[in-house]
Amino acid sequence: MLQTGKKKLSTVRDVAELSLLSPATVSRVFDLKWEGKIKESTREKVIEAAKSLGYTPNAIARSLLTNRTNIVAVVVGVQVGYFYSDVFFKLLQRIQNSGKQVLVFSADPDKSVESIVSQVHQYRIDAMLIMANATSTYIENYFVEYGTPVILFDRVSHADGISYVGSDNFFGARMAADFLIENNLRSIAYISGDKNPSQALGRSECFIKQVKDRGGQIIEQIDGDFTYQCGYQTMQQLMKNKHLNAVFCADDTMAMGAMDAARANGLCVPADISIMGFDNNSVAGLLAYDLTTISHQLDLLLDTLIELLESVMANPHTERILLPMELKVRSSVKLA
Amino acid sequence: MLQTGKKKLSTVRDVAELSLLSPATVSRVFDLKWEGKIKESTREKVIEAAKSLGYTPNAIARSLLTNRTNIVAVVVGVQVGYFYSDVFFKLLQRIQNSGKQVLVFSADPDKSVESIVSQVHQYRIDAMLIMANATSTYIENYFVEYGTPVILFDRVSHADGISYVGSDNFFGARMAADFLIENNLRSIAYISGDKNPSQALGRSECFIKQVKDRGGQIIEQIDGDFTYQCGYQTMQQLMKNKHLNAVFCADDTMAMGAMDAARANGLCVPADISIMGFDNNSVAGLLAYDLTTISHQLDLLLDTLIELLESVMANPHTERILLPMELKVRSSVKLA
DNA sequence: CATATAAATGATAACATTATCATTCAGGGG
DNA sequence: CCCCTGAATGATAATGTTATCATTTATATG
Repeated sequence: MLQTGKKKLSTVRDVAELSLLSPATVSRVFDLKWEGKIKESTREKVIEAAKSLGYTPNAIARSLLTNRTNIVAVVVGVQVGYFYSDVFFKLLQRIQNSGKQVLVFSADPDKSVESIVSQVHQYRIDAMLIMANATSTYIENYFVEYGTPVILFDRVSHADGISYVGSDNFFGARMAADFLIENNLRSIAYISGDKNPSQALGRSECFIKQVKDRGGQIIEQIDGDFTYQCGYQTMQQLMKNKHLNAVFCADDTMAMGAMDAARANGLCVPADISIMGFDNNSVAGLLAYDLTTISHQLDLLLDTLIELLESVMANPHTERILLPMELKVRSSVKLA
Repeated sequence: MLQTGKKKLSTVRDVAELSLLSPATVSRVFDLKWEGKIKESTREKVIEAAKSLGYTPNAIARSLLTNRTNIVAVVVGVQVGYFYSDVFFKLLQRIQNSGKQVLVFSADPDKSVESIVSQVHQYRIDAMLIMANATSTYIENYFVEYGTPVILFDRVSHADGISYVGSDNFFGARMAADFLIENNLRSIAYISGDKNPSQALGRSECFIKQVKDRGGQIIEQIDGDFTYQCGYQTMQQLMKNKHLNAVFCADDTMAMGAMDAARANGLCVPADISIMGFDNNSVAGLLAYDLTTISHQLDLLLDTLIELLESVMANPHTERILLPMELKVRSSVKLA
């Protein structure tokens, strides 16, 4: 709105008047539900009148009556990394292709969760998609109370009414362990991620257990925070240990930092040390890193997410989906 | 909305009834304009009643009457690169901190521009921010007609009513040329970007002219498309030319591709060949690339953009702002 | 051709809020 | 005590659309 310009916005009434039809009929012409149920001749009259008046339906007014805004809220974290950024923009396109709009919210940690909830709720969105790292369960439960579908991306929750789609991190972590061990890399350091996300926790335990089960050794385990700097600095410490064969990082970005630190200290990857990441973000695939990693099946993930979104919006229910991950072998791990 | 859950959404009426006040008063309590003009005792009554009913104002209904949605539309391109992705998420936070919401639209090229305009317009947004690469002037002019402020990010338009904020690409391009020449790199190849964006065109000409003016030589000029693959492949061709000192790319992503191609063919950067980028995206700064580049003053750019947004929303007018860029010296160019 | 049935259109009210104007109320000066 | 002023609150209408029900028009049936 903020309509200070020349043209006055016209309404159904104006179109009705010009086309000598009723507002109701005009409204129906712009309503998908009535597709085909309107005489072609009247349809044309309306369309023509609308065109000449520059009429566009007012979604705001429509929402007030239908109780549907056609808006999906997407909540992202403060620090959106390479992987999530990719996901976000791809998702955006798909959601839009399914005829819905996306209202984005940043889960700024210095804003209270309540204030975000309240902001989101004011717009009476139709569904909520959470891809933020640090989300309290408060935000989720709030929406469940009102029956607004909530879907988590790449994190799990067993709360009633919360659906999620994500990759099977446990499976992925085990796959990483297996791959290292099978290539005779038995002295391993592990840089974990932030402990907040509901998934990452198990990721660590799974990896460590699997390494031990298969006769490997976790020489060191460091708590990281999913940043490049963290990977870099941690690696500088780790390199003092001469027995180290491989470093597994809880995400690619830390792995990139680790790799750069190793190289900066004259080590050769993978000849001197193997480095493995997690996610398969868009940078990991570039030749300068060429990182061996555990990859999400991104397209499948997105397809599934969109399908779930449609389905919970049409008929509220909860669904919990974990998809398998894939080993992406590149050159950062020395093969046996 | 999509309100299928337990709680019934309560309205001003419900709150009014419970607090024994009128709907008008309740409304005013939630309206910033009336701050302080309400007796503290009544304010408390309303707040308490609202809390106990779980009332949240309905922004939809409010917008219908006030003609303000408090929503800013942000249009992004189909392929959002590293730089724009950064910009987007940082912008998102700032817009939100100023109390507005962000509705995102993807300028999908297989959708007609009209269809995007129509979608955006249905929501009667308060302002529009365009950061898409391929935008016809249609979309801009449409909004100008209705008086909805339009701001372009990092592209220019001299159409009336269109404001913009961006970096001075001409200045940046000249700076790049100067830097190369001053370091005795006189045989230069140039990989340009997509010709669509209103800025990039002049960027090329400026760079080429400056190189020539200062006694350098453009050995080859190739039309690129801002992708890593393009940079990579183009570089493979360019390397056949043994006289080449340096390659300047119209953005960092192509430069990264070029660098990887050079290294893949055994060349050493910068000893054998210098490579320079444009933008200073977040990947360019990572050690594996450590790309010398022409950098936007990102924070200043964003601050300016937000300020402009506020100002055109408060009082519609057009402003055109170009900020200087900065040379970011890293290790991908051989110093004299 | 009358009547039943279906298809298309119209009239009215409702959605949740706020702009506008009207009213009430308290307190102060005469 | 009256009148005035200004602050606080209330009543009513309006925003642009669609749900609902009513009506008209067209189509088919006997």
